[in-house]
Amino acid sequence: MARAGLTRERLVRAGAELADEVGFEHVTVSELARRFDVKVASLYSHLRNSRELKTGIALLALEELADRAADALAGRAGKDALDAFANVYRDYAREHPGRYTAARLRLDPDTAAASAGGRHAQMMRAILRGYDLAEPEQTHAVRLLGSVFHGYVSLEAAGGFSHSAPDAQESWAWILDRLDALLRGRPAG
Amino acid sequence: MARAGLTRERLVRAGAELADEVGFEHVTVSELARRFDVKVASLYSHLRNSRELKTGIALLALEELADRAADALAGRAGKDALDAFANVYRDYAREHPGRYTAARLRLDPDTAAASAGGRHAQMMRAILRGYDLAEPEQTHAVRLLGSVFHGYVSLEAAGGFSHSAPDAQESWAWILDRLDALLRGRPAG
DNA sequence: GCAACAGCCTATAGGTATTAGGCAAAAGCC
DNA sequence: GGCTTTTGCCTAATACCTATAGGCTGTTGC
Repeated sequence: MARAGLTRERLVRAGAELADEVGFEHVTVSELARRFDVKVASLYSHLRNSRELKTGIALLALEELADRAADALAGRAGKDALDAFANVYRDYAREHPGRYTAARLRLDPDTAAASAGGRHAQMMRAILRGYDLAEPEQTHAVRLLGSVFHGYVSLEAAGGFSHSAPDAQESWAWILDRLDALLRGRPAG
Repeated sequence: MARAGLTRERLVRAGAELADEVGFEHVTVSELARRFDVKVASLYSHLRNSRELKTGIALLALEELADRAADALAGRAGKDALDAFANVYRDYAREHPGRYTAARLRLDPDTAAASAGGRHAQMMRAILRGYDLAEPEQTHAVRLLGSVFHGYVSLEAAGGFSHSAPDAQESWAWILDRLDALLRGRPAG
């Protein structure tokens, strides 16, 4: 019998694709086995359990998101950096809805500490260097940005802004302008 | 054999409690049957399927949330109204995490139209009457508020702000102050 | 060429969702 | 109060899904 060449790596990657296709909540070890044309039990040599698969997808998503963000941030500052970073989140969520959902999975503390989550926070703080905010304001601002980005993206994904004018893109631009003004401590144009 | 007195109403209500105890994603028809000391099949006379149970919990949560918000808003305006409304969301999510998650369930268009979702939007617009914003700014602002509230509450629920200073309450107050300033088009104090 | 290992398999057990069909309690009718 | 109808819960069965144990066989290393 030919071997399928399973790997934890390949399984997680395929799981991420599956998540984008059918939604993270419908990712299942059984479906994954089907895609590799292999019996379910075979996956358990590479994965402790289904939770590990989900965690793997979450970590992959966090990593990809951080990589994209780092890329987008290079050479930018101020409003430019804010826009670029925000768009990375929104675009990623739209291209990879399953992965994005996975990235919000609650990880246990150790796993979270070893994840790319820290890089995300660091990048937010880097953006805020363009606006002079001392502590504790800086932390408040990090939380505000995180809330707005995540909130907007997830409401948009849930279809909250479709079928109503003005379109989501316009509101997004308006929000980023106001956020920039807010952080600079000045009224918006 | 004594009858258990099952009702769609009672099942949904018990489902909501179950959600708060074990998390919305772990709400299951089987567990519900166990709680009523009844066989699983018995629930299917009252519920079309498990999706209907989840939808029911979502609608209940939206209703409760809207009721609380309406109550909190009565007799308030401006920043006062903004704070009251925001705190209703945050407090509800902390008291009833399962129900809150349920409220974010993606509903089909007809169900959504018949839900309390519309009241939520109406109340947001009522708050914004205290800040003079014409369309399309008003809609942008509704979306911003929705994003911030939902984003903050869900990041907080995911444990994103615990174990780090300053505490979540402080950031929340800061964010509401800035949001108020943003909507008034003035820099914050 | 052979021993050891690794990778996939069969078998099995238990959990969840859902449907079909049965029996008995409750409610309505005379 | 008995009789019929309805309704509520049950048993039985199917179909997935997760997970574990133990077996067979390519593959690798000596």
